[in-house]
Amino acid sequence: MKETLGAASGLVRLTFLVQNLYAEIGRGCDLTVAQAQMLCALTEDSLGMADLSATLGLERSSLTGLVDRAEHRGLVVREGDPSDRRVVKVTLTAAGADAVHKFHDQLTERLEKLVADLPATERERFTRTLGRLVTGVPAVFAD
Amino acid sequence: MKETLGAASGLVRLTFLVQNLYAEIGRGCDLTVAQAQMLCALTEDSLGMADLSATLGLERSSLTGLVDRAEHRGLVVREGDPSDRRVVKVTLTAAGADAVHKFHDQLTERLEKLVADLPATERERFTRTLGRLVTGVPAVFAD
DNA sequence: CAAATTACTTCGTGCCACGAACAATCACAA
DNA sequence: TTGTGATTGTTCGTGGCACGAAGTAATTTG
Repeated sequence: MKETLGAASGLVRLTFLVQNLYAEIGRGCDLTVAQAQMLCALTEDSLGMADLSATLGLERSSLTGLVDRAEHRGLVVREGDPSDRRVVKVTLTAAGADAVHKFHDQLTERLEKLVADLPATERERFTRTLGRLVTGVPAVFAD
Repeated sequence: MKETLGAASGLVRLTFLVQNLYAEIGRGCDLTVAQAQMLCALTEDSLGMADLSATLGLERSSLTGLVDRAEHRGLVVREGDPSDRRVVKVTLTAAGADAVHKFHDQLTERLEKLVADLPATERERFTRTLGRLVTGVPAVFAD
């Protein structure tokens, strides 16, 4: 019968799968999901709290605690911005960069492995479509 | 330029996108993400706590509270299983079935809309590959 | 029948996210 | 220059989520 799953169902299940992988690898790196997400968003550049909260889709008040805990663990530091003394820039520490690098590598490997079984053409098509679907999604994870 | 995103990055961003949609629609139905997930898992059949925790990938101790709160909101009821008096079966109430139905429909609509812009062939291929990737993922969302 | 197993709960801990209310700073107009 | 209004970040209170360790009850196994 080879019942074909609908697109919605497939998307939700894929999300479920990736989310669990994300959490599992995070645990291995001693990072919560929220922390890993935040660190990933900071790999490119330091960001102010407002930009960071917009990127992550969180309220600013939620972010304060998240950064507090990450700072307390030495993953991140807060720095004042001389050009605008209201803003607090959040920057990865060496330890934070290290942790997120490890996390990123492991997650990438597992995800590549997930699609590795697909025939080359199918995989390429899939990846291309994927890219098309996520245009506009903030850079919560870079290559 | 048309920089092509890697598969891993695409998967993470797609997950991020779907997760946010999930949360947004959940909020509209007055459901948290965890609650919506649980109710979806129960649409097919009642499940015992152990089965449910396995399906959702949660510790049983986590599930107790989740069911507590859902039961308190009248979305779900606990029933004893006469054939094994240890097990507690969790079943949707009418209100719970209603809520999850609404949630499911809205989410499905939004997700279908997400892929609706793709050319027919590409969409079909994508959906098929999706189905291939999620074989073995528990039925956290059905068609 | 005793021991091991299974199903579920309780308890304590920590994390996460929200909204409302607040202080500091900045931008701009009168 | 001095308001006035917007923006930035924080605090506080509330509720929800998830875990592991420890405990109880029922079932299975030897």
